[in-house]
Amino acid sequence: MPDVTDAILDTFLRDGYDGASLSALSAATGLGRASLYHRFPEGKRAMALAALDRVNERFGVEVIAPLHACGPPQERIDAMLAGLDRFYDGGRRACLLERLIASADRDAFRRPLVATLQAWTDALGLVLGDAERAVDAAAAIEGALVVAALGRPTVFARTLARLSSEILRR
Amino acid sequence: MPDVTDAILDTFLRDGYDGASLSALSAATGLGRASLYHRFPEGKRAMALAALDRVNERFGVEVIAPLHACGPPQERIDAMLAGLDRFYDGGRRACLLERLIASADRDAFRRPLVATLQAWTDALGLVLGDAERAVDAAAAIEGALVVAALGRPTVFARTLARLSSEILRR
DNA sequence: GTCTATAAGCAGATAGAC
DNA sequence: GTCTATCTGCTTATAGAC
Repeated sequence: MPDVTDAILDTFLRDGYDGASLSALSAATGLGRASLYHRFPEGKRAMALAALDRVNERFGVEVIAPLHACGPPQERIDAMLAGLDRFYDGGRRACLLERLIASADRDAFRRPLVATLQAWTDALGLVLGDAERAVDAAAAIEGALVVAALGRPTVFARTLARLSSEILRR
Repeated sequence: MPDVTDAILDTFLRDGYDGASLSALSAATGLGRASLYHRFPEGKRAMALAALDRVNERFGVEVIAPLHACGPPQERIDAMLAGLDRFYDGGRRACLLERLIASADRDAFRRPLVATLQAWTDALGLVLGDAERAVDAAAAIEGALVVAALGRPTVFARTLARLSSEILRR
């Protein structure tokens, strides 16, 4: 039995925020709609924020923590890239940030989404000694996910490989 | 009075496919919901496909045509990048491909979306002599749009500049 | 804590007057 | 070709039994 928040997250990733109905969330979690409201009295928006919390936890462990580890920069970068490959399942898994920032309710999510992105780019910028290059790397990953979904799955692995060989080069 | 299809396109860009209600499309176009169905008897999906046709026209003129022009590769690339800057309004405008591929109805849109991406990467790949690099460049643009929407507007101009200086380098 | 039942409203879509 | 009015079904959300 998969965790309720994970099932909610998967549903938002698949259908988007506006496209994910309470019925779909209910089916994915195995809980009745009313039970979902028992767990998330603030409704659908709170479910999305809980999914984002879950993303933050996992992303922190898989992607950000390796950046704070010991070892030379190239090693930490490669550990981050390996974490990204796992986190996004080789480019087959969508990004919740994209799904929520593209929703009609984006204003309700903007602050936490910006904070999530910033946590990543701050940690990466520290390793690179360059904040802009960290933002650019995040953009490269996000774009690879979009284009992978548009029928070009190999772009994701290629992007990881290119970041590994070029992100520390001046 | 802006064109009806342009108003529909803007609404899908702002709210996403699932987030754009017929009421919102009606308000944006100034037409009643029934009038929208007179123009698009196949309903909301047909409105999105008409918006995509409009994107294809404009993108063809602004971005793809410069790639087929005469002149050295660097000149053609820079003309394409200038077209992208106009087309996406310096990164402030969203991409319809992202909005439609992220919808719960993505399967209905997949073919035309893949075709739109391919038209671009084919033309760019011809100039570069490398299909994969063309796909990677498209990913860079898409990612810059996502991250720009996440509160980092300068990433778009930086991405255009980087593509200009590096896309032809081996 | 999950359920059935239901509320109130909006969704996409249609009929038919003008 | 646009309108008012309407249909059906699904939406988010709630009440209250168990």
